[in-house]
Amino acid sequence: MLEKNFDPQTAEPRLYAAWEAAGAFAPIDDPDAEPFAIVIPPPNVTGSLHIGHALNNTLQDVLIRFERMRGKAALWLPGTDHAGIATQMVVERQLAEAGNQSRRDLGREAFVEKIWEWKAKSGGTIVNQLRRLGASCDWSRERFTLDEGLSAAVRKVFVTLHKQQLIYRDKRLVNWDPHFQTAISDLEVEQREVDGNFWHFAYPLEDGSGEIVVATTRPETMLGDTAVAVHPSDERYKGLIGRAVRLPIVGRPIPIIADEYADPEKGSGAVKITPAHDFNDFMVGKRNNLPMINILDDFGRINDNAPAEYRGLDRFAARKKVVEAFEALGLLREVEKTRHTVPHGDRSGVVVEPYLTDQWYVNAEVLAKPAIKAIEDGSTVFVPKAWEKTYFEWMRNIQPWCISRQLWWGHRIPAWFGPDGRVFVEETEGEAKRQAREHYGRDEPLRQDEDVLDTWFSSALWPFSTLGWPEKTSDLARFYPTHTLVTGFDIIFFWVARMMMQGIHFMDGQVPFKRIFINALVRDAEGKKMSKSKGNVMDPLELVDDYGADALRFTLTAMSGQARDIKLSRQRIEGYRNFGTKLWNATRFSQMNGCARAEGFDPAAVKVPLNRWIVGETTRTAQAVTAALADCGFDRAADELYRFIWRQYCDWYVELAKPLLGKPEEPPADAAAQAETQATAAWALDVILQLLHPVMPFVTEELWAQTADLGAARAYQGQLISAKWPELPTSLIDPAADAEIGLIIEAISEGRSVRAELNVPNSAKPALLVVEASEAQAKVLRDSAPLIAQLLRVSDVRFVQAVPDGAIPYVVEGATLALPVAEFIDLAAERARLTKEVGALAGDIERTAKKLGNADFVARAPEEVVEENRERLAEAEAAKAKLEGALRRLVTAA
RNA sequence: GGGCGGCUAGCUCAGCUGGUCAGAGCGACUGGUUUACACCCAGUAGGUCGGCGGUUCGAACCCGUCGCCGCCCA
Repeated sequence: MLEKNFDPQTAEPRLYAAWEAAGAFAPIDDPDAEPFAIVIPPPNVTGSLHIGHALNNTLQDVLIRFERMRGKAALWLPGTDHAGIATQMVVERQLAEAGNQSRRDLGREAFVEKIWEWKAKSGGTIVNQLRRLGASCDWSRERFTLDEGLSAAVRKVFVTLHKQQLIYRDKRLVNWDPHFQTAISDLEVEQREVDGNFWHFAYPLEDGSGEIVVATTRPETMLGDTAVAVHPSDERYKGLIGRAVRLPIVGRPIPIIADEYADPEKGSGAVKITPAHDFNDFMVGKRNNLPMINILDDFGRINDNAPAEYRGLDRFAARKKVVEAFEALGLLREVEKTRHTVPHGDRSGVVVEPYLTDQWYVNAEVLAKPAIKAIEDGSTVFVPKAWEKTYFEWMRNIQPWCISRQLWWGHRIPAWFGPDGRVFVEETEGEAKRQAREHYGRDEPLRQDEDVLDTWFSSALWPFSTLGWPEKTSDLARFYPTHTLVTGFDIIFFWVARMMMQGIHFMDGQVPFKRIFINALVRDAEGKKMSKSKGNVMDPLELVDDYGADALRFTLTAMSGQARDIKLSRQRIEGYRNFGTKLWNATRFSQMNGCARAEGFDPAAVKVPLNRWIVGETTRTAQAVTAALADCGFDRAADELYRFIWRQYCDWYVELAKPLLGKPEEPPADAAAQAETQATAAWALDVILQLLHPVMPFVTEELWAQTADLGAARAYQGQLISAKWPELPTSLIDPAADAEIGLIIEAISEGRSVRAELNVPNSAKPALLVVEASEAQAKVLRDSAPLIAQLLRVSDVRFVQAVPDGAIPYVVEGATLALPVAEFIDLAAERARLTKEVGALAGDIERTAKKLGNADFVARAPEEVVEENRERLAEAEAAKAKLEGALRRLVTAA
């Protein structure tokens, strides 16, 4: 006998270990099996599982378990990402907390060594948390973006793209993060709106004949100004073009140039130009051959290109000092309050500076073209489709991708410089040396580029590098292209787009995945983004502790349909925990009632209408769940399962089956019906366990095991995780049985409603009177009398000619039934009930009659719609007439 | 400034290609020792489907427009 409740705390680890021990997570060997692969979005190796991971990985697990049961060679390939900045940051912070040393004190080699130590110590955290969730990843294939194989893939890709001139080195402005002292890509820059000032500065003309006013939000940049620009057609400045101003503080003469970038409408119409510290000014500088004077160092301090008293000052201190100087010089014309957007580093949170450096770039424009086409022609599809717009928008306006980072943690760039600055890009140092020897005619000392690659550079290769590329492995041949990618919309640009580009480029035009499912973002119950600083973070592990992994999984699955946000509340999770318990108890009930699999049971051969009905409903559900999961309709699948298992199987099937099952200690009224019901219940339960398994793997696996010995052996005797997915033919659905059980359910429901509304005591057991019914209905009601008696709490079912005085009539599917409960009821309550019913019917009749009275409707609407309305009208009118009769009698009686 | 998404019962949300589409869960309220389950059972609650126009025989669902809310990109 089953315990009273399922205990996730003890059962889940045990069940997970059993799956692993059985090797259930590896794809089956069968060479004929259709491959179905998912690569995990690799979480940061130093991270821990947050609720977004829980959602994302639950959906992946649902999919992989579903496809595995459908007989595919299902591979869910797990792994982690070295996450350059994030990880380096964590370890640096640790060092600082532990004592004293900065990474620079420690030196590159020792620092990287420390990170590896940290990874060894805590890198397994998130992976173990995925296990707690029930993730059925093939851990034997686990990868890490910095492991040997993936590093080889990274080098090969870099070298190949370089030889194809799709990777190049360039000196241009980058987004510089002074906190981490590294370049970052456009995507890693966050635009934040902040309060600031527009400082209006007067620059005196060199010849002392006047001044020109420019405005800036970053005064310190004036130290690097190399021109003032005005619009060529701006009449005010026509005469000044070609002349010069003397840059205050610095004393350098700079030209007044004409450039269309200057907007006559804005401010004075003149703008200061700092080509080395502003993206727009950089363009102006290029166009006009202006000198580019860099005034900052890597830390964002003023460098030696500025006057002595500014050197070494932080940029913000310098800003203040510059403004003070202008004021002192009498050249500060105005200070205007303003709100403007300022770029910040997404990791550091500090203001990012445009900074002139040498960096490596990927020519993304070229790689993007086929990646755009792959979505256009449907080689890869987005689900939901709307996301392709976001993808196109970005891809069609893609900019060069800056891939070098001045960090130590990551893939070191395979480029070596000779003494004259010539670069040799090769996969190994040896090869670079050979190339150098050939070039120089002798051995020259080479110096490897200090920089590492953007983390996303290696993540972009994930779908093929994890399968063994550049080796020609059997996994690569079998599982590439992968089938579905499940990820969040926040990394469509960072990751999805780049995988598309690299996958297609390096895998002979083959897309990395056929389908991209974009999951929602999880928020707290108020709809706020969860963050540590807000204190509204829900820890998935804590939720697993409190409710079990199944409950959390079901909740996330059921809520996954939301367009963009999931507002998660504990209440919801609790509800689905209860759902698991409900299933547990339904199984317990069948155990108590001898429900066991029958040898050679054939659902098509079942005779009792109730059993035929549940076979049909089970079939419908199986089909609906299959269709939903095949289509990434996770929420629909969950809703379908919930409704069927609780609302149909438990509420109706089990209840209606009770009379057929009889009491365990008594001999059955109908032994054949009892046996059939026991067998059918067991069959349906087995199907339920299979259908629910992808979403709630633990409780279903446990029940599967606990019911393994009940009755005949299953065709498949292994674990549920490896069992076959139910495929039930539509022929199992019997409309006649549906109609019969439908009538019984309605008769009981409506009858209950009457009793409740009239406050008929529970203990009262009147007869149920059938006043008027078709022959078929009468037969059903007669045959099901014991069922109805039990569930409606009536003494029996009797057939009469008319509604007796004091009996309460109600209409179900055209049949008139009545409950003789005169002695219990309150006449006023009954009048109210009947009046309400009649009113509702009258409203329906009015609407329908109006529609049918519309000649255009009758003429233009499809025949079946018109017919449907006619029937509805007739039914409603008949029902109304019956109830009105009852109401009249009631009035006269009173 | 450009783009996207949302606005449906107190709350969280379903409602695909216009014709029982006005729904579910939770909450609230009422009543329950019914062959498993109180993590349960039965029942009740009436929201002009954000506003205004339009298309249509017919619109929550299509079009236009306005209003909030959120996100992405400049």
